[in-house]
Amino acid sequence: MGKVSFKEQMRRAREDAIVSSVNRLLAEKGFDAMTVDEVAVDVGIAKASLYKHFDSKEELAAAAMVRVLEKALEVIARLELDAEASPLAHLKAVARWTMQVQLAGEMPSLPAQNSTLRSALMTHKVYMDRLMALSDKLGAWITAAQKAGQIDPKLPPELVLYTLFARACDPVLGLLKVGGQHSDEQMIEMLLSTCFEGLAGR
Amino acid sequence: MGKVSFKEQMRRAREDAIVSSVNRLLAEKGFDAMTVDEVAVDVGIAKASLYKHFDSKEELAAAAMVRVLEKALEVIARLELDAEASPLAHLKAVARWTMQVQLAGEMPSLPAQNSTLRSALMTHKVYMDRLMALSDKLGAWITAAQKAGQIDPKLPPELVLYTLFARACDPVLGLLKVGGQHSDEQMIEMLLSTCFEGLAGR
DNA sequence: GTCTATACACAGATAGAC
DNA sequence: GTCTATCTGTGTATAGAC
Repeated sequence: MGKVSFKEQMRRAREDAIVSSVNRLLAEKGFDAMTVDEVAVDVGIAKASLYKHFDSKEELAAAAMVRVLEKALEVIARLELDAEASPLAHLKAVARWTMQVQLAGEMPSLPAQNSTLRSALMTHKVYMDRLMALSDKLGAWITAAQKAGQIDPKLPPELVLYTLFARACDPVLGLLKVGGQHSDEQMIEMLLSTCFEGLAGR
Repeated sequence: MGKVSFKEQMRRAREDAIVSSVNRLLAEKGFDAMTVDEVAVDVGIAKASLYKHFDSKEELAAAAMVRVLEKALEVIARLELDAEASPLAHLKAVARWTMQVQLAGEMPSLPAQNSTLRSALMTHKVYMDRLMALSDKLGAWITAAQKAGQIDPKLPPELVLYTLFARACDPVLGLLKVGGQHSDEQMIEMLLSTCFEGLAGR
């Protein structure tokens, strides 16, 4: 705790800039298509310098994923302060936030298919820790919402959790955006509707 | 249409075997992670022989995508014979089929993010033709279902179309499967429910 | 058209000077 | 820690014999 040296502050700022670049490139092209050279150029430092901060490309990606998860946990922490809102309202607010991040081009897509990244993340302590924390928070809201009948009680809670994660990197938003027919807010409201109320509506 | 020579039959069988391997590998690892060497080994021929059939890795992937689209069109053609069923029932049947293909490990994931494959597909005449045909068929059912109030009329038809395409490669199914808690049929029914009736149920 | 062998490019990672 | 220069592996694609 307490103070950090000036050098340490500089190091953190540099690493933050790196993670920001990685985050954006990851959102734009995905892990496989992203190259470490690109990251270096984007950050404005030499590739070798990158490797002084992060041991591998997988570590770079993991750092970006961890940052997104921590931002999500911050969003949740803020929502928890509002004891008035229902669990369902909380879940919708989180989903809305993930879509905003996606529209901003800052949502690194999850490694759905088997890849070197996936196995690297599964053994990444910090990443798994944040992922579990996030799952616990959301899981509590999900079961509460099911008890209140706001979420279909017949659905397994994991299914609801997975669905929310999947909507955070749903390609539908990107497809709608290139169409250019709707405002960001309209698109988000429509996707929230299809996610929670379904295509059939009510 | 006349006979085809024996040689031509052999060529088609060989190409079909290639496309099958590509299709499975594409579903398993995605375009970037799949290597042409793997395909060659899987088919059991030399890599150079592959290139006698297909000019590039992108062409390989396109052939697999085209075949999936054509299978989907066949499914639709069969459904069209049943004039009794509602447009919504037809749409659900197509969605159910895509999920079955996915569970069988035979659904090549769409190139959501910008990649060399995406631009290659956009200029691939046959692929685009089949994609348009499929979109037209589904689009007709979608607007009919909206007119009948079976699909929310407030949703733009493209949104419904994109959502159905996206559910065909939704990672949720894969996540549920590794959980191993449910049968294939149960998982499909649950996903259909969340897709059409939403997480909130009714 | 199938094979073996190879060209070519590029990406991840490192060496070593400053 | 930052840089330039380089190593090394690997993946796409091709040459050329059969």
